[in-house]
Amino acid sequence: MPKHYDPAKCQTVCEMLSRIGDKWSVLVIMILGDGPTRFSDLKRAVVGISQRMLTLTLRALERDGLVRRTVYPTVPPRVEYELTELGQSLREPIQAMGGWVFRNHDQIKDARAEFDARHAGERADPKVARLG
Amino acid sequence: MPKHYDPAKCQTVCEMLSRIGDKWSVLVIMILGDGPTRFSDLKRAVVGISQRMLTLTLRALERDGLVRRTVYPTVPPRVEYELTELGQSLREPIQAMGGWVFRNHDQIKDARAEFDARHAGERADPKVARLG
DNA sequence: CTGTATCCAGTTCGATACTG
DNA sequence: CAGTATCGAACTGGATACAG
Repeated sequence: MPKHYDPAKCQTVCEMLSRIGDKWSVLVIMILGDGPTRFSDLKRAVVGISQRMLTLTLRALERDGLVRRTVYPTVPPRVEYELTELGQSLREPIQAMGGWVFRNHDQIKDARAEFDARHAGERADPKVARLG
Repeated sequence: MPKHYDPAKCQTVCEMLSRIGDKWSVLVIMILGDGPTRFSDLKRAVVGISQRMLTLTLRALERDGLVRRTVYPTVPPRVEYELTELGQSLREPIQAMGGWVFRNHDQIKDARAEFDARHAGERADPKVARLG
């Protein structure tokens, strides 16, 4: 039986998917695809993100070599973030995944609805159900 | 300034990346790419997974319409899992991402090493550091 | 402006025991 | 064989306060 996958490689892909599959990384990468952006502009663009999470997200991307951080020693301080070439190249597979998601989003939603319908009721919360 | 991204769409992609970016989904999908597989065979193939996590992973994939679950009413019970067409089609963008990861894995590792080296020491644990 | 530090709630996941 | 139930540790992310 031929194997079309390599477990170790899949684990590596999993790790990367988890890394950029966190709550904000993809959005930040796509925003930075438009060009260098200041911290405060990113904060405004990524609606709903906390200062802490933006910092953590950018640090993680920087650590992976996807984002370059440039500090201009002015006062007040000015820090710009931009995609490295590596970061730019990551946009391709991200958009491949994005294309798939949008081509199939309806089908996924339908599948979920049907699954939930089929399993409704048979797993009611025991703390609430069967009161009478 | 032209925007090359749509925040709402990025969020949707994020969600899907998180979904399949969990600890086991990609590996399970790739294994199922070889054909229908029984629960116990999956358990053996996915080295290190717990019974609980295999069940949860398969349920989530089934709910998204990526995996079909077939129960043969024999004794002892026999349950087979296989990719749906939707699940098969997901292998493409996954492999696109996988290709990117392997083309750039060395570069990522180097970036991390360099980042960690540059930031080493300057964040030593205050509870331990500077004892003398 | 650009962060860091602290605290806390919610989620994820592994270990283990039990069931039809 | 193919699950489900329960528990606890570790991780994630938000709110808030503080700092260079």
